[in-house]
This record gives sequence, structure tokens and C-alpha cells, in this order.
Amino acid sequence: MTTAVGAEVDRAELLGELEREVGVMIGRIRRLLRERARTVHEELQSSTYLLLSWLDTRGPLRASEISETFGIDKGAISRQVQHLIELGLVDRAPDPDDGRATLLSASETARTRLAAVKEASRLWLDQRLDDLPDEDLAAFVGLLGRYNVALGV
Amino acid sequence: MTTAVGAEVDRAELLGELEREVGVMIGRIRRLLRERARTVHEELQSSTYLLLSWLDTRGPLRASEISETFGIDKGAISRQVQHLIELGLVDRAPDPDDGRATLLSASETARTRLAAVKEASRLWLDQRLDDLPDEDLAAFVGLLGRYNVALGV
DNA sequence: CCGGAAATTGGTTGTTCGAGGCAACGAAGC
DNA sequence: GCTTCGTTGCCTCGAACAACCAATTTCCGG
Repeated sequence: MTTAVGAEVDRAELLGELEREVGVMIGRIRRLLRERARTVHEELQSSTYLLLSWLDTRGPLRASEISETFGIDKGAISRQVQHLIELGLVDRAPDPDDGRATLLSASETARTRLAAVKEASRLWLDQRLDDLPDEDLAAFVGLLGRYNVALGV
Repeated sequence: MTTAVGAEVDRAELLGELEREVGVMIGRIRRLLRERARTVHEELQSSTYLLLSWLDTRGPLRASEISETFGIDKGAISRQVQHLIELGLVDRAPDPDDGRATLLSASETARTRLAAVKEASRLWLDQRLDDLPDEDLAAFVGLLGRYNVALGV
């Protein structure tokens, strides 16, 4: 009755399961991010923390690139950046190649604090994933990246 | 200089990368969910879609269980459920074992529509992940579940 | 060529609404 | 009485949408 598409059905089920797990993850991750954001700076918002973290590792970027990466409205990005600058966590510099654009980067203060917070959260998560071999973890990160690409098209 | 902790450093880097990918994912997934929610019902909100989908597959549940699973305030859940009931997408039944509790489940309408939407989105995602073997996909889903457990502790 | 409109792109701001946190509450169970 | 399930009020955050300014590139007639 299941015809010859047994494998297909399995894949469908997998994709369904994927969706559900993603749903659960979103809820849980939100809480975490809020705490972490607060640790970096008293009045840093959770979503802004992600942006800052991204800037920290992905070097100077223009606002429009960030908007594209996260799939979020540029207005929202603009406000978040503004907030980050007020808090002294982001530096702004004119783009030498394009007078309209501005290049954003994490400030020294931000880098220092982020390093501390990330080290702490790394330990926290590492503890909870201690039975997960490095290879599996690497695979997970790789697959997650692959998944993100698929979502971004 | 890096002493003997080469592997440790790698793992730290992996966990950092994980965090960044998760950040990107959150942004992108949100957009997707909004579209998908709209497809199920004109005025279904994105977060509520997740709840409904969960109810669909995880059978009748009480509100407090959902709140716990997603790590979201029970007040928020209460409102979402209310909305779902107004739309006729969720059925409510008193819990025979506990007079205080209510058991929630996806209505027949919801099940039908969800099936259609999920089939469509399954195809969509499947296309974009067509070069990803079933085993890798299975591994990804498994690891994601594992990750969620780690987050939930 | 060249000067200058017209369309494009980067970013900001106003407005609105969705979504969740917190807290106070009523109701049912223990 | 005290805890647990759920609802409700209040507030804040965050993102969409759209209108807007400024710099820039395109293109067109002279």
C-alpha cells in the first residue's frame, strides 16, 4: 500500500520532524539569547545581541548586508545599530568606496565583553553536549549552515 | 603556544560557529513561518502556526505542557490558543483526569490544511536540499533534537 | 564630451501590530 | 489554606511597511 516510495515517505517525515524541532528550538533559544545579551550589557536587547555577535566575527559590514543576511527589514537593523552605537558597542565609519554607505564594526569594548560571555556560554553548552563527539558537533554545524543556505535562496 | 588543547580550541570554535548559524537561522526561519502560517489561514500568526503544528503531531496536550516545551510564557500560549479556537483550528476538551486542565488538539480542518501546507513546504525545502542525502538529513534532525534537549535543561 | 534630470541604492524615521514577559487573579484540586 | 491550571491586564520589544532624504549611477539631449 505504501507503494515503492518508502524512502520518499521517510524523507517527508524527516522534513516534518525538522520543522517541529526548529519550532521548539526557536522558543528555547530566545530565552538564552536574552540572558546572554544582558550579560554583555545591561540594556542590550536580545535580537541586537545576534547582530553584534555577527559583526564581531564577520568584520566591518554595511547595514544592508546585515539586513540581507538575517532576512530582517532594514529599518529594524537601522534602529538596532543606533542602539548599539549609543551603548558604545559598535563603531561606524564611512565606506571609502561608496559615500552612501557606512561600515559597521564591533567596538573594542564589545569584543572584550563578547569574548567573556561567549566563553561562559561555550562552557555551559559544552557541559550539556559533553556526550556529543566533536565530529558530530562539526557535522551539526555544517548541516545547519547548509540548511541556512537552503532557507536563504 | 596553543599547548596541548588543540582539540579543545576546535570545539570552542565549533560552538561559536554554532551560535552564529543559529542566529542567522532564526531570522530566516521567521519569514518562512509567517508565509506558511498565512497559507494555513489568512489571519494565523506565525508563532501560532508552530503551536498548531505541534498540536497536530503531538496529539492532545494541556496548555501548560506547550508552554514548557517551547519555553514561552503561559499567558502567551493562552492567547494563541484562544485565537486558534476562534479560527476553528483547535478543539478544546476538559481533561477527564484533572478538572482544572483542558486538553487541546488540532481540529479536522486544521489537520487537512496543515497537511496541504506541509506537503507544499516539504517539496519546497526538498528541492533546496536535494543534494543532501537522507542519512545526512536524518543526522541533522537527530542532532537538532539533541541540541534542543541541551537547551532545555 | 558634458551637464543635468531620472532612476537606483543606502539608510533613517514614523506608524502600526504581533508576541512575549510579568503579575494579579479566579477556579479547581489536594 | 496552598498549590496548580489557565485567563487577563499592562507594558515593552521587535519587526513590517512605507515614506522619506542623501549620495550615486544612468542616460539623454546638446
